[in-house]
Amino acid sequence: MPELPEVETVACALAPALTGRTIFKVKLFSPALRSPLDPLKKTLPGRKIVNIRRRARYIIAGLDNGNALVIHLGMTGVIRIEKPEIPRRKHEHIFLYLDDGLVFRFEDVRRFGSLEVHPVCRNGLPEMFGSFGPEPLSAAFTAEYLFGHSRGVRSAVKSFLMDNAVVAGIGNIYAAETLFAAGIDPRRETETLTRDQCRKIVKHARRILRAAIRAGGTTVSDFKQVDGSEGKFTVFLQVYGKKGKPCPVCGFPLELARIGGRSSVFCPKCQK
DNA sequence: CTAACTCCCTGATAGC
DNA sequence: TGCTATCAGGGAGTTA
Repeated sequence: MPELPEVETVACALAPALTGRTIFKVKLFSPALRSPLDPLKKTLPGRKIVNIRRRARYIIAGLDNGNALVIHLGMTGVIRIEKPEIPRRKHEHIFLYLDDGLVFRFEDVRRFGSLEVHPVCRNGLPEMFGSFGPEPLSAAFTAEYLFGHSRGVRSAVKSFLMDNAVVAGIGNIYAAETLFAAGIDPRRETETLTRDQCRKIVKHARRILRAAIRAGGTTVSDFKQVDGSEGKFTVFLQVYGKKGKPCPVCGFPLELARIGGRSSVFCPKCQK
């Protein structure tokens, strides 16, 4: 499933393929994903894509009229830039025809993805991103920031790290991996974190996210890069999806807990 | 205000 | 073999 490194990988691949392109036709094969697709038939034709950015797990294609196409890959979203002659795959929901003869094609088996057009603010981003916390790889994501926001929060630290309003774009995989590396139990009450533990979380989150971006993301079942290849970070995962396997540090069997409705694998010996 | 829950969707897998 | 139940999960929405 795509998280920050996967979305970053896709956005970087899309930038050269889409920047400067004009969308001249929109073809729908489904009425809606998470939200209706029909409005795109009115808002996209004739628009030129001026830039491609990423914020949290969203891809933002800036348009030449002060709007932006905001794309979320959901759980199973795959974007391809291909020739129109290639037959439509079963779960391809929308084609955007480009002025260079290629087609932006969006496939999404579970339909948790979304494509919406929104006006942008002065910072070039739609208003919805105003409530988001800092990017984890930005200078604003510091131990002091995390510690400050953790005071008075009684929910589990894993849910805290996965909250876009706290820090943008960390999902289930990287929250689990970060907390394992930091030696912190994912069920731990957020307000009990020390400054030093916040420092460890920030350090390891940044290290792991950077490594995952270098590897082209993590492929767990569905994720594909724009060129169709799989992410190579999968082999570096320490705990995600490894319930019952020995802890890579101490050998004790990894355990599974459900936190905020999400499965969370951790080592009960190494994470306190 | 926070926190906990529910729902959306389909395919893979387990169990009978 | 074929059925049903369960699980995966981001984010929006609802409830307490």
